[in-house]
Amino acid sequence: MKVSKKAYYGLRASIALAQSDRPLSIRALAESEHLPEDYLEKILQTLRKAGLVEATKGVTGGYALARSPKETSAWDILHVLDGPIEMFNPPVKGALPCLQVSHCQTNQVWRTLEGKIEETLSDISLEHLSHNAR
Amino acid sequence: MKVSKKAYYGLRASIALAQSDRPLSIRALAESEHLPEDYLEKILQTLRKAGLVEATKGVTGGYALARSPKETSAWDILHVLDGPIEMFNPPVKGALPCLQVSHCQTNQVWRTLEGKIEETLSDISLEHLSHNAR
DNA sequence: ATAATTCGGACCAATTTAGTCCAATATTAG
DNA sequence: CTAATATTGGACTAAATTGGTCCGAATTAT
Repeated sequence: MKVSKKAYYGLRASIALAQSDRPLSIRALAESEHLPEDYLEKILQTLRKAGLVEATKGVTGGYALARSPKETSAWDILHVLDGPIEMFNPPVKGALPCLQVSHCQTNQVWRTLEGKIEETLSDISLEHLSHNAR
Repeated sequence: MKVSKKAYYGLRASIALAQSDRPLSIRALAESEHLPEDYLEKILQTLRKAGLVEATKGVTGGYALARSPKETSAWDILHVLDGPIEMFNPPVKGALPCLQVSHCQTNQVWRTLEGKIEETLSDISLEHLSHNAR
């Protein structure tokens, strides 16, 4: 039960983006946040593919949030980078392979847990996080 | 953001223990739950060192819950096996090494998150989980 | 005694995470 | 047009964690 560095870096970068009105290049982000540049690159690409940030190429290019900071939550970021909690979620939803009784019981725990996590993190917007930072 | 198999196995074993009034041997547990025996052994030892289960050696020995199922929660088990969420928790509590602003902001997120997780899982007792199983 | 059990530690394999590197492509400033 | 600055995409490697095994020693009921 642990948050990866990827998610940690990604959230920090997102907070930085939320505080800027212009696109920021990977280099600029990596420098100001002291994050490994090449790795951050991969992270931002993941966020872009998920539609959370937008990239523009070229000399004045860089990354910017796709939606406003108010409309982007910590959950959006973390869930894309760290994925959901999935122990043995069946490939096809609906058909739970419930051979062991205790297995099903734990499934119930994971579902409850993930629901709460989503609820909690969805309530934390990037706007909130970047305001508090000032 | 993910629950390990260790925690998954440990929780299942704990549910099984909650349903038994006699100590269960590792072998018996592993068989009934279809879990890898040698690995389960390590898990139960961890739980024992944390004071959650008690072991008795010898031919009629085995493991039993240290407290009643009602007084043992999913949080107790999972938190011991999967540890807390610690990104960059300072070795010495209280003195947060807050060089980067966004770093501190994320710390706030982790704390909030872990608080909610603890709250949620503490509410789920082994008794609850083993009753539903019937 | 002996069979069944936990204990403790060393060890290994597999997976995941973290991180690097580079050639290709796009864009803009000058 | 050209040079500089960006992202894109993919292959690759290194480090860490997780998952799992093995075994000899200690303990205890029969």
